[in-house]
Amino acid sequence: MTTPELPTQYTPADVETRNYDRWVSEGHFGADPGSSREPYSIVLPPPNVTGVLHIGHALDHSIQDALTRRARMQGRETLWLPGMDHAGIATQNVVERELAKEGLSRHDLGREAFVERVWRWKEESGGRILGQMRKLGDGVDWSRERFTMDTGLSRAVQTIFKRLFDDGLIYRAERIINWCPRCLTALSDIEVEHSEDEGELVSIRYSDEIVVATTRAETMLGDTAVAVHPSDERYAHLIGTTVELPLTGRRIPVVGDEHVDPAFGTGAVKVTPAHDPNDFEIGRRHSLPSLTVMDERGVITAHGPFQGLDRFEARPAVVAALRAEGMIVAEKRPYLHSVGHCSRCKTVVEPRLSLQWFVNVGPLAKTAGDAVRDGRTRIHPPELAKRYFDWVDDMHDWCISRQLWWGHRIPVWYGPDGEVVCVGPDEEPPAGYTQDSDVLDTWFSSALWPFSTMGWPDTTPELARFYPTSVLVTGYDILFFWVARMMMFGLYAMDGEPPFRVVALHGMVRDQYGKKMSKSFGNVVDPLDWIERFGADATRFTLLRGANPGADVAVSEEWAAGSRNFCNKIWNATRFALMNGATVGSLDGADLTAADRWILSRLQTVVTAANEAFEEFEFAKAADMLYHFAWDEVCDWYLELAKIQLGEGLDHTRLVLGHVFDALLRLLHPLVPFVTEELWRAVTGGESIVVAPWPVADARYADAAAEAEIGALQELVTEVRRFRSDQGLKPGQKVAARLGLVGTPLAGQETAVRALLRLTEPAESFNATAQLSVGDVTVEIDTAGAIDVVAERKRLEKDLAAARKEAAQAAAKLGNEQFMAKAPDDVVAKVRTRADQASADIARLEAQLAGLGV
RNA sequence: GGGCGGUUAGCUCAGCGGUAGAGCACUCGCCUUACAAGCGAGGGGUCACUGGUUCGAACCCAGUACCGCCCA
Repeated sequence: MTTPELPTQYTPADVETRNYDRWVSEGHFGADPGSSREPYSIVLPPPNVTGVLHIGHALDHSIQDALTRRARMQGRETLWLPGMDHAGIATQNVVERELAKEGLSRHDLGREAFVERVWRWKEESGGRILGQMRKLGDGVDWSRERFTMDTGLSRAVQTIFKRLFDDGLIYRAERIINWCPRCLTALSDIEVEHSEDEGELVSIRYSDEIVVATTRAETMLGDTAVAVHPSDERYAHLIGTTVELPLTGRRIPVVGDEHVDPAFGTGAVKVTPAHDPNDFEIGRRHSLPSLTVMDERGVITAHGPFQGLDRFEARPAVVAALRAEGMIVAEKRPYLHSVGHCSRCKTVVEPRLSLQWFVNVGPLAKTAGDAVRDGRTRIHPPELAKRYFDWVDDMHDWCISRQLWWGHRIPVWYGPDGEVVCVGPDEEPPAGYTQDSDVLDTWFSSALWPFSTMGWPDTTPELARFYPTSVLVTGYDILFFWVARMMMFGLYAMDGEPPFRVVALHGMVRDQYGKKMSKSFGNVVDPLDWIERFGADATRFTLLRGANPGADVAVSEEWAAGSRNFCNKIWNATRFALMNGATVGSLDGADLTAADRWILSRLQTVVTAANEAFEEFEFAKAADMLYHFAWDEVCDWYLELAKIQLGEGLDHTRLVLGHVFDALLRLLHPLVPFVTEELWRAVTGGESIVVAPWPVADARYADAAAEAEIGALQELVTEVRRFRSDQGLKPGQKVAARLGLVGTPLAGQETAVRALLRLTEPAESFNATAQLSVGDVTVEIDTAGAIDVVAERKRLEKDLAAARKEAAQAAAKLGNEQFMAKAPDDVVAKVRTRADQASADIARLEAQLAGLGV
């Protein structure tokens, strides 16, 4: 084998794109439903078509890539299916903004032309994230890329809508919904973000005896009652009477309602059924009229002086008018309270009474909860399952209609005489009927993702092979809504088969101080920036190394640099192995040294431990373990020992190097795919590590004796190095020493000890100026001059103090009758050993100190 | 208001009943022919607090304080 010319530094840019393109063109990521291999499948949580790759995606994708790469190496037929959702509101907003620059609104174009324009935008500018995924190294099956607005997926949407409709699980009703006065559409509960905002709390006198408090004073224009608790003694006598609503002159009734909290505020509440969900319920219970006083833009429509004012202008105006009439009892300002905002544009959401379509989630949510309760789907880590149950067991009906143009149009048609017909995918609406103008919530189609992407409603080989998917990987922050919805629809559509066997949750990516990343803080990390500066592997490794199940991941530039250093370390270590002729071949019959047997033993232990970590989604653990094995054991010790062996002409060392690096690179590949591919091909001459077999622990290599021997060697070397360092001996400086290795476990390691410690053979003039002992081994050193007595004394005294403390602790335990009686034998034996060791150390150190003189 | 989680080295986090760990940061010495994106050595912690269980607690239990997240 020719010695490859590898540069002394790993340059990610030189290998990433080249290898990725080859992986794709060689078809390594393609999944074959006809294969007889055991399947492993993941659907990518579809990013938004308007989105770009952020650090949270990078974490989510790195995990999925690690899982699928390992599964593929394990010989499983692996599908990782990519795609995007159409992001109704966000996409429509983007295109509307574009139109606005041309001085146009979507109404100028008309619905059909507008939708066409959105499609054009999607083709030209949408899905930037897909290109960015390639940079990260995502091993997805691009031939199966899907989009929620595709023909096939749209057919799935229409199919399930029809089924739900026919089953009575979809209905249309006039309800209070979350309304965005800017996007001009209904929102579901999960599209509303709550924050603690400063507002005002105004107490208004409605009569001599009744004062109500509100943060939305302008809604009083639409009040149709005052409610009190029926058993509230203060107000009981007023129930059934009426009061005059200030500013309007309207008389409204006082009603008794169980849901009023008598302890909150004055115990009396104003009731605005058309503008508040709780009031709506009160209104229903008491047959109150609903008075809408605002239009869809949040402008007051109620006749009178406030008509035409925006809700936020009307609020102070109403308060001022009330104050002028002496109706204001108290004003608290600022008043912190929870305010809902549109998750897309941050506009304050207005509860609004309107006619919308809903999914009756009751029965669906029940099955979604049961699937986790009975173990068909496992939530990992398990402590997060409670959150899932909390959500699923108390879910409100889901408002699915949106007053948008971009999306799946509701397949319901209305006849001239009020007929309502739901039209299935292959059906024609009756002539003369008109279609509902609303579209469906984007989540409605995303909820079908695990099976619509595989061809549902048709019976396809993909569904047969890859559904249910093996695992869903996503952040705990969307567990309760997106996951729950996929569970509901998957169970419904797929005869009780849940969409995933496991839901593996990760946390959110935070900065190095554990702070949430946000633009206003200026602490946002752009993964593409990191990929460019540190490499995709380093970016991924940084994220995975912090990824403990369900926990947030803190990252910083320093850590990314550390990961880059690690990649570089692997690069150079492999480069060294190659320069020394590392070869992959059979080790049978090789005359392995203790060092060889040690690293092979450690390797098989690490394979087992890494597998356990991967199985439990313990990416941080797997990454950390491999990092330390690679750096501390392979690089720091084995390579140094291998240098010595090679110097001695032990040619089999090349086979051990080949064996170890072949396995190590394969173990690391799911975490750092690019650098490992480049190096593995060089080491093995193989086609691609992507399809190389996953390492299997080989118990034949378990070798406790070798581990003990090399462990003792490490201990001795470290101790002597410490002495050298304390004595100010330069690392490269050769020093004469006499080794007492005979009869110790290190009897065969003299060459290694001398080489690692730069200890030369004692000459005739040898004059030991210091003596060290580690275990049974003694090392006499001639420092060629007076040793630094102060430094040596300090070193010995420190060790002595530690030994004395150790001895005292052990003695205390051994002198404790209760301990001796109740502690298990192995623990007692361990303490006894410690005590013996400590007293031996004390004796030795005291003698050495005495020998130092004063 | 309800629920969940956290509090371990300067920072971020492992450890979850038997001698306190890692990465980064820090100190000292080194261009020792794979790597200065490196090598060697080192310093640094009453494991939030108070009680309890136990021969033994960072770890189990109870309470307190503070922080974070979700829901209302």
